[in-house]
Amino acid sequence: MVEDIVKSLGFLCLGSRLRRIGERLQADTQQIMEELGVSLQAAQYPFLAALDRAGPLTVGELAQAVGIAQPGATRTVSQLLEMDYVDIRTSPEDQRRRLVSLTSKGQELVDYSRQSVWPRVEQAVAELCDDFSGPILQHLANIEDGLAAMPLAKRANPNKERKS
Amino acid sequence: MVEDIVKSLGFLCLGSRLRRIGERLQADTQQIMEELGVSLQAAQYPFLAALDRAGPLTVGELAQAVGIAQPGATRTVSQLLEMDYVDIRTSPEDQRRRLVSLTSKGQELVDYSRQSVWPRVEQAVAELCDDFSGPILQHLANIEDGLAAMPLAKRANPNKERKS
DNA sequence: GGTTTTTATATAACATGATATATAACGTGT
DNA sequence: ACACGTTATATATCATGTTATATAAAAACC
Repeated sequence: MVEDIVKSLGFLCLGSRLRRIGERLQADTQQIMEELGVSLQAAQYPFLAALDRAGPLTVGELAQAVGIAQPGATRTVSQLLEMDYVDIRTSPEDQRRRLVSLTSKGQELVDYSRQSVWPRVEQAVAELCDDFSGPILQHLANIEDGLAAMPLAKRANPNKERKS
Repeated sequence: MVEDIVKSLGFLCLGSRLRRIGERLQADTQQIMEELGVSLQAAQYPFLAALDRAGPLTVGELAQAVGIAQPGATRTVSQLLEMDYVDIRTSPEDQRRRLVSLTSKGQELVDYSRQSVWPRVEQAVAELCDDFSGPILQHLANIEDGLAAMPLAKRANPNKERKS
């Protein structure tokens, strides 16, 4: 058996590690979804949830809402459009904006998911995390807030005041 | 300003969230590396570290060591070979195995990195994480151990004993 | 009011993970 | 010893993120 170097290196490889854990969680979530008959990628769920919660949103607002870059949102929206879960119309006041909203099929999927899928996933993840004491979500929030306040590159820089 | 739905959904979107945090960390690490003149992708570092620590390794052992699937290891090894950081030779006892080892250029990069790059990255990440009390690494270890012991799909399943 | 800058979205190319499958070498069982 | 199963690696394709850049609409500025 070979040593897990990413684990051994600890903080040095935290990025790789979070990423691989996240991929694992998404893949497992995907499996739960398939077992419950939802034909959707796990990464597309947050888009539907955001639309359900916040009404019609533009592509850019969706990108913000799910926390990814705009081109990723454009792509996912196209896929959801293709699958007929969302509807797109150009904003009348500003023809650059494209307003994305749930179709009735999309709303049905959300309703079903909220009832049958999400509680199960949430419970499973919570069970996975809750065994141990400290609140991991607080940790992650702190990490994200910390990154927003000062990127690693700045933290790594000896003279922290002025940077490129 | 739009609500961060992934953050709001908490455990439900933990996968997406870890992934995006990991990507952010990797990107920031990449920037630190560039500032220090290292022409390497952040994700390739664990491979060099593993080789440095555990001597020549096969492709499969490397995949295990860095915690990814074998095709990913094959690709990264090819890239490192291209950049002349590693050397590959077929194992004499078993011609299926390909033994990967650091070249002198690779070893130099590791030595330089251990001295100048890794401590900085590690310190930056540790500073990012250490402000708050609980040990996040323990959390992540628990998450990974927990996933290994029982995948989410099983945890989500009402009758947990027997599953597909 | 026409030119320039900004903003919103789309597209292209890449990074890095995954799975599924092909191929070739090894080992085994009759 | 040969057929067959196993194992190690490679290849193909996909998922999902990124950055850089193109395009078109809106806003701002003489």
